[in-house]
Amino acid sequence: MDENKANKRVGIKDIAKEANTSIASVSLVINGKDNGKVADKVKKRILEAIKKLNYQPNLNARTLKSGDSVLIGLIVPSITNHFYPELIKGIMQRADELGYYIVIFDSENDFAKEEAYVRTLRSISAKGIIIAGVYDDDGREERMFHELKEQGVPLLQVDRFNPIHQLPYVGLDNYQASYEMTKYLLSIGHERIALLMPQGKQYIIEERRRGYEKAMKETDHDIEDGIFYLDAIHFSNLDDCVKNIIESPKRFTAIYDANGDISAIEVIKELRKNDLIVPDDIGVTGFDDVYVSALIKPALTTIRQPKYELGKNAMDLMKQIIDGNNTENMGIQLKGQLIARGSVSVIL
Amino acid sequence: MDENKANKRVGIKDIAKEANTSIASVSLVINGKDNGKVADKVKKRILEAIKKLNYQPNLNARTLKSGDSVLIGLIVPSITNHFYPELIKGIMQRADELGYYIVIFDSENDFAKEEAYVRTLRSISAKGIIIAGVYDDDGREERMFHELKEQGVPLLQVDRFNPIHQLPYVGLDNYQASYEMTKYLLSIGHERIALLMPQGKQYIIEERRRGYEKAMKETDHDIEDGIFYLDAIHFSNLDDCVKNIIESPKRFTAIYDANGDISAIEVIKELRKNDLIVPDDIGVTGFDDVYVSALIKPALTTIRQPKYELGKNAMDLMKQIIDGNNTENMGIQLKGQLIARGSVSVIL
DNA sequence: CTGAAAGCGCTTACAG
DNA sequence: CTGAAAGCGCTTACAG
Repeated sequence: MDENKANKRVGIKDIAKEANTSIASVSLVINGKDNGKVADKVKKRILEAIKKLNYQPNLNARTLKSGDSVLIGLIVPSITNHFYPELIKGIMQRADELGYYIVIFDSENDFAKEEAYVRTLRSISAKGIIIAGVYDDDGREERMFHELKEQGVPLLQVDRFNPIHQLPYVGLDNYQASYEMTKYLLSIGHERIALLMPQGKQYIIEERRRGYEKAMKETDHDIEDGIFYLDAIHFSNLDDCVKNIIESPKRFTAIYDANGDISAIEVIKELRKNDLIVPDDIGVTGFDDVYVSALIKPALTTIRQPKYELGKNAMDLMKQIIDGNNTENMGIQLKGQLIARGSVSVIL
Repeated sequence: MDENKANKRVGIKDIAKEANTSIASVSLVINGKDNGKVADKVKKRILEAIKKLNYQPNLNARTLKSGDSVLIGLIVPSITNHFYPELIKGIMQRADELGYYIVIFDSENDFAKEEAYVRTLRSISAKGIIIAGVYDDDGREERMFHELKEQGVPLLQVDRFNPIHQLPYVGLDNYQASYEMTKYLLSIGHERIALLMPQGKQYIIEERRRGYEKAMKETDHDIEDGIFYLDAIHFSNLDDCVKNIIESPKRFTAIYDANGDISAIEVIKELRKNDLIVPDDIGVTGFDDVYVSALIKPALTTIRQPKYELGKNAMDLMKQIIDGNNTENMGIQLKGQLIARGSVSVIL
């Protein structure tokens, strides 16, 4: 079976022969590096030959020789997380415009996989790596990031960033968004607000906690025993969290799930199992604003993340890094938007 | 700025020097092609050197020389379509196990883009291409597919297939699934069922129509004027479609939206705008079973597509094609599963 | 302005 | 069993 063997592809050599010139001139023309270096007549012949023979450059050869690749690596923790496809689309579309293409990986929130994929990306000489990191407490990820930086690999954190890494990033202003959500809940009369957080020590999650605390404290509200920690990946302790919240002597009137909308929807389901009605008995708000959030009953009050914009900005910044512009300590934080819907009611 | 310049990477040459042997032996060991050709002692030294110097093979060089790439191209019509992320995950996970990685593209249902991406994939010598094609009426896509086949590029259709292309594919048994959906509706008392279809001439959609017609005809039900065509991408004429259905003298009791669940949800919204209650006044069923389908009220009755399995099977078949096994006319059709929920009620 | 030549890091016959 | 050498398709100084 040699059916899979590609017909001999036309190369720069064939173009040179067809156009009756040297391969050097052909290369120059292809790469637009002929500023008067190639005679117009010759250039025209080359262009015609390229069209005639339907020439496609061999990018492996180009990358091997010049070190320049058109491939950008993208590692996300879970492509089926409703948050990512739109962000990925933003990255892809901008990448396409800039002449780059995306090699995509799903780390499944597993650092070992993330690390292996980074290695793969180095093997294919990817021009840069964009990472939405795993939950990581023990500093291995940070060490890997810095190793990459030292090796001169353009690296960018997206969504899951931490400024402490001293690496460029694109993400949300989680502090501000969370502050606004909490202020909103307070403004419609909720005084005892439970904050549900993913377990682990992600910076962006800590920022959400800080925003909540700021809003609560500056209005003299008690936050003691108000924070609950959820297994954000498998929701394995979600029933316990909900139980602890509804049985708390604090008598919470609202749950702000900083873990995201899908998580908030699961919380609503669990509340129903406990015969509690949302929003009448207790309010629930989320984070992200995914497609389903507006469709469920009651529709979910949440923070909208500009997912597509996040992706677009990420690729733009990656381009800056690749071009060697000074991106030292450069971080972009986009604003979230409060979307008030029906999952939390107004208390007099 | 030469910060982006990678430190000189360690190559096969460095390993040879470190292990005090030739680069040929190193290459043999790396590729597992040393069957007693390399002395155990030497092999051990090579392995140690690889570990010590943290060697990563340059896959561009390997691909250039041997023609073997680890990259598989994947082109989907819309990554934000709720159907695809899980399918992509299936492909990615299986690819990873097989030592391949995915370069992903979103054609945005635009054939010109699809074609450009195929060209890019050829440029990077991708080992194979998996495509969920665009809606395409004029045969350009089919022509491109055959050109690729002639050129010996491993090619596979996923989800959006058409057996007429004589190309391997992995998709759903749409005929059977649609037949079952229609039979189900008939079995619970619906006699006048409107079929909502995407415009265009996709094979898989035609199959859904065939399944519907078979079920209707074999139970002597009228299908005249029962089919409505929707702009499946932008839903631009969805209001008209719904209007035509509810104002039809046929007095339909159910709408089977073969365009998918997201479309069916939009139909439900539109019915509500017309003060019609689902399922009491009219039933609605969908296709795909995405995450949101179970969450809305009423929960959507639909056909579950095994998305992850579709992806996994696709990558498995791609591997067969790459390996040069006989895949002539090989198509895999997985079964859909009827999921009865509350969006259509039982009629006596 | 053009052409011959080196070399990117590999793989793979081939000679010893 | 090992090593020297050609060559994959490019890019890029460099000589003319």
